Amino acid sequence: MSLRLPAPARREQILDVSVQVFAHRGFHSTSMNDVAEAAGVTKPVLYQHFDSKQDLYMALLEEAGARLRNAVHKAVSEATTGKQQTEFGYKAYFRWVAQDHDAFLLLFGSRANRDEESTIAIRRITAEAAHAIAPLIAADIEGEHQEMLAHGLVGLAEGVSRHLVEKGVQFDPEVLGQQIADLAWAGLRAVHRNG
Amino acid sequence: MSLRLPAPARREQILDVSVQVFAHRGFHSTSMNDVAEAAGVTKPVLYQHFDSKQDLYMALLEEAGARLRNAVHKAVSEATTGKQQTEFGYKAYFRWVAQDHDAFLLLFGSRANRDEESTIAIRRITAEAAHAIAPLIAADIEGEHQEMLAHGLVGLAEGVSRHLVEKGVQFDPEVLGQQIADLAWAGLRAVHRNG
DNA sequence: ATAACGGGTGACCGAACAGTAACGGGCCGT
DNA sequence: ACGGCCCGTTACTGTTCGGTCACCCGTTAT
Repeated sequence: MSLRLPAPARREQILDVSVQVFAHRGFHSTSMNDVAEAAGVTKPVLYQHFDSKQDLYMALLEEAGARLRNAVHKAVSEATTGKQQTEFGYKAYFRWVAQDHDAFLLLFGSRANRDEESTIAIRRITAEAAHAIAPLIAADIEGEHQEMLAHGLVGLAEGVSRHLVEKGVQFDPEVLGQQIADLAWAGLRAVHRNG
Repeated sequence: MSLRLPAPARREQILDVSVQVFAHRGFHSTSMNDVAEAAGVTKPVLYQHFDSKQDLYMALLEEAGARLRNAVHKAVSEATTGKQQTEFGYKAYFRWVAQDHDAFLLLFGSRANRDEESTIAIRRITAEAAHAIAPLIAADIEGEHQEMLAHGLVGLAEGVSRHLVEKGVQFDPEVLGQQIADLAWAGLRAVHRNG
């Protein structure tokens, strides 16, 4: 049934549809039949494009993670001072969240169910984000400690975003990014002085 | 087999054991047989104490959430100034994390798999924590905005803790709490001035 | 016309696993 | 000594779901 599509287009469509389904219902609560139905096809079609449920899921995580990474990386690289890097970074992050709701929920939403493999993937994405932030933290704080604070700052953005997205609140990523960047920057300087 | 226990003791033991196994392997990756085996008992015994797997899991979440709530609430109520409340609150939070590793992972770890019901429970716990923090934020910021920043500050603690716990790093909750409280407090004042 | 190809389907398999029914055996009070 | 009580076990059922097999049909090329 349902409109024959050329293979690459079908593959794209499956990715689009399944990111929505997985984001809202979680990995384990979503069966391959659910995905297939949402895509308007039957199960075997999915297996023509992906080796397994896990494989499909990992492809989604990978794509979403890459988009996040690129957005933040590009934004940060356009800044000069540390303070500006913080601003640009957070703004890019919230811009990503705002325009890619489902990807955010998939990676960081409350429903994000995780087995061994996807846990590692998501930890890697978080760790990369933190690692990108770490240099912004005063150099006189030692490495492991820097890394720790960086994870905190990532969690800060995550907490805010999860609240807003799951509550369905609209927001301006520029304004929000500015505020959270201010918070982070001022906060870091305080830790620096006392640490 | 295996040493007959009076019902209440067995119930406690099951709770103790299952919080560990769920925390480390997640909800869906842990079968009731796994839990039973870890408790040195067989499956039907579990069902003498809990109606379902879901029921057992919810009991664990409830207990862990209550301990967290009480710890933070008590600590905050012993403080006088806002700044001190922030300090005491974060210190209590990290103290809880330090001495109740498994409970933290259960609620906030990467492996915390969640279906509809547990998602709601955990959101409620997070929201309560945020709600307790919200009043600390400058009163001239309006309500919804306060709530949002509060969720950010909760995420901050969560991000730091997850990093440390999952990496197996030891930490002093007093020192860490002081630092994160400094960060949060100084950060909030900055948002306040610019907001 | 017809063969070949590629996208799609219906029906099925096997394993994992939540939950249950029926039964066993030590320890108590009498 | 014995009957009931409580904690436990063995063995099973039913279902859900990931994954596959065999087949179908419209389109294009010869």
